[in-house]
Amino acid sequence: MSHTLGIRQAQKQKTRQSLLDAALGLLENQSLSSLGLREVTRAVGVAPTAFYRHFHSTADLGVALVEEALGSLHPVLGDLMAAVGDSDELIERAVELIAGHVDTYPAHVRFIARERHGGVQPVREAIQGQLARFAEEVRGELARRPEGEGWSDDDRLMLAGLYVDQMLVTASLFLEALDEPEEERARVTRLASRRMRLISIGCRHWLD
Amino acid sequence: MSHTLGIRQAQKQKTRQSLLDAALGLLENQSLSSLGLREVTRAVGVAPTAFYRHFHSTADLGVALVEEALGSLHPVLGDLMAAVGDSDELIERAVELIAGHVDTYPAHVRFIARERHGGVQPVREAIQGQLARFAEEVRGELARRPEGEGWSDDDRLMLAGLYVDQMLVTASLFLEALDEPEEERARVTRLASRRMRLISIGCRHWLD
DNA sequence: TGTACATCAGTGAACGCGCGTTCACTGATGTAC
DNA sequence: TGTACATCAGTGAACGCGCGTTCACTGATGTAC
Repeated sequence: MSHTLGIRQAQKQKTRQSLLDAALGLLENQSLSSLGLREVTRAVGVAPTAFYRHFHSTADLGVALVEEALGSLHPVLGDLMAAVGDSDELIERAVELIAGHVDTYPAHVRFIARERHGGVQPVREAIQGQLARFAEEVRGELARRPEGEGWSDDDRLMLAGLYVDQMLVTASLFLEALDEPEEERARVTRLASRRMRLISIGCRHWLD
Repeated sequence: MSHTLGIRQAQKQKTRQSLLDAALGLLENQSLSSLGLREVTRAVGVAPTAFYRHFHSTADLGVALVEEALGSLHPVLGDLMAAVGDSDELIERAVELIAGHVDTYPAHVRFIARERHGGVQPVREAIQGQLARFAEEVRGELARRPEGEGWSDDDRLMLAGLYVDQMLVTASLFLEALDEPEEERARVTRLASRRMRLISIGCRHWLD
């Protein structure tokens, strides 16, 4: 028995991934609630019925896209927060990380921003669940840092949620600036950094 | 010549408003990009073709809904910021105002949250435009307040944007808690207040 | 290694249905005299 | 005030089209012996 998939399984995975990729592409100009199953299979070049071998519905596919878009970010976020000490440096790094992520995965970011409050309940719930996990992880990191000394766990979660929301807002800003000239993107970078800095100043004086 | 509309104009307005109301109701469980013209007219009880007497398309109707949802909020926001002096009191009032607004107009708030990053470009742009106006107005109020003394206009706009985004996040939180018990809603109120307070603490020390 | 059977990812025809849009229309309202 | 004509919000039939889902199928891959 080998650890590699059989030919059949491998081909199935490939088709499934093609469906996910095609859907993500089609979602650039519409919401998931208007995405048609036939649209997706047409883009891939398979029969409409093939869709059912992989997903119950487009909502089901959407949940898989949430996992693809956010699942791999947990270690990235952990590394970021664990890495450096100085908070201004952390902010600069975080903003750069977000800008780079939006450049590399614009369609994934757009999907999350769009469907976070979108019309498809299971997808909304999957996103909220992942964001809650991010907030928990940030809270854990905050507990490990000197700045968090003396904070209640509840206040740490409040701050973690604020940071997570701010990261999404920042990602959105970069998304809107994707096709703009470098000058505009630099403006967004400075804006996002100042917003984060203002929040971190608030932290420093929270216990005053 | 009278200032009242003729019978024909009045009836037309009434039908138009019915279309807007019906659309808003249908948008509770879907996004604008999947809203059908026939769906809306069926809900109102008019022929599908009647739709065209009022809107070019559902996207056009969406832009009208943006105006309905956000247009009337400008004076409310101005009154709020002009009214009181103490910043903790202002925060409490703002959170209460948002909670009340979400209670009274849940469908409007959901629509804005959903379509802000939704799949229909003209609607997205209309929302961004209104939010930019809000941010400008908040900046103007900030310039008139003692706390804003010594701030650059650019920093004031940064803070104004942060506040506007935070108001939307807060509205979203209340929306998710709409059907929850009072206890949960109170938790959201406290959470939102602490977030705002943290930001306002950041403001106080921004120029340190 | 070879054979016989089982599995199952993807096919293609068919279905009933609701969609957006067109068009010529109706009849109440508005206007000119 | 009354009449004759214009306007135009809403109608209803018709169209072609793409949708989601069903079903029996095919043929390559997998498995048991």
